[in-house]
Amino acid sequence: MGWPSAPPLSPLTPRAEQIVDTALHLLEDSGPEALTMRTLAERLGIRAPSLYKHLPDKPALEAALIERGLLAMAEHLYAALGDGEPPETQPPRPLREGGAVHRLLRAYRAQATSRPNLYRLCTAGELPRARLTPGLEDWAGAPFYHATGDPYRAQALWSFAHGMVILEIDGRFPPDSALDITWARGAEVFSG
Amino acid sequence: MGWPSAPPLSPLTPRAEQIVDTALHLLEDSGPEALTMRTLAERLGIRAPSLYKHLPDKPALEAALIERGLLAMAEHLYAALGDGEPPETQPPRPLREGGAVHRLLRAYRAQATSRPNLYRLCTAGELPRARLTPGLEDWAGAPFYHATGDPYRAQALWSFAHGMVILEIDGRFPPDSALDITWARGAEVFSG
DNA sequence: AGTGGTGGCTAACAGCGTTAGCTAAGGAGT
DNA sequence: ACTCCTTAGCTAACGCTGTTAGCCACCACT
Repeated sequence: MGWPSAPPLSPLTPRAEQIVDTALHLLEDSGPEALTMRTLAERLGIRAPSLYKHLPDKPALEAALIERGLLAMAEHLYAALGDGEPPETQPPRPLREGGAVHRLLRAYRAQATSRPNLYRLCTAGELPRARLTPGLEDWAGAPFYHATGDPYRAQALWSFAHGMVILEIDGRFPPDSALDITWARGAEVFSG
Repeated sequence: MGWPSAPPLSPLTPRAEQIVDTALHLLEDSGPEALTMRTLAERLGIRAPSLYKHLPDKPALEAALIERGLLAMAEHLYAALGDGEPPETQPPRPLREGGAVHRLLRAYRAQATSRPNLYRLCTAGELPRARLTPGLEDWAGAPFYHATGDPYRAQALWSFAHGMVILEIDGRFPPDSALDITWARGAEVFSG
């Protein structure tokens, strides 16, 4: 019963975990340009080189942040699809699952905009796959498949959702845009 | 007759134009991390500080690149919609203009993937609106409105297209994805 | 009583964007 | 022809970034 559970994240030492946590707050509070080894260390009360006793380099720190971002997003999406809902019991699913698409999109938007800097970090540029927990990426993408029942529609829906979110976060839409309506149009279109 | 013409880009001195041109090639050939004031200067046979005689700073250089990217993309999109086609003669347009959506998406994808680094630069992060030619952004976005006839569908379609392109460029889809099919699904969905 | 690992530290390096200040070349004006 | 100003290059340097080397104090274990 229920959705597949997340693959366990690559384990970190308690101190490393604490560093990643602080980095998470630093990123969300002060933006990506503030996520600097020196200011991160300062917020921890130590000097920058000491960070390298716990993490190999900055990309490793970012990978850890990305893992946490993907995990949080996916958990949010699975919850939105319904907590105890069966994943594979309806084989190809007869489409027309309008409600699921709406709920999925609402959850995606809410989670992304609640931590925009983390979302941007998770999705900007090439994914450091080699540094990520195997299976995490697939597991985090699966809700889109469960909501559409078709891999192509799932990818298309994900693209729409990501495009909307990143353009909204980056302020690329005209300032007076009624984005709620645009989201609703997209949901309708993909529910048909 | 025909589409509205592009607003004229902010004029640059011939030498600045040459620098921007070189930067364009450097970016596309060697990626964004190679677009450095020092290596750009080196490719021009001068030293980095000399660049500041022609451009105020690096964001100004990037803004000039973005202007060129937006211009090229928009011209490509207008061409795909049909060269002499009237823009405003069909008022709200009765939807169901399937062919236009397909052509628009094909052109968008082709242009973006033909210069992926420029596309990324044009769309990553917040747009430096203050540095851009006024009207350019609206003009470049109008083809989506012309293809859908509705501002909300236009924004949704743009989001889908941008999401697809940026995820494709960044290699975020599983490596064996049949993206042609996903694009086609999206086009169908937005043509209905 | 050592002894090794852990987790701090300072000093330093290379590369980044950028500024200050100097200088050689070229054109304009008297 | 001589001066003068602008143009467009230069070197040196600053503050920032990530990162490495090497040193030292502490703490657990034998």
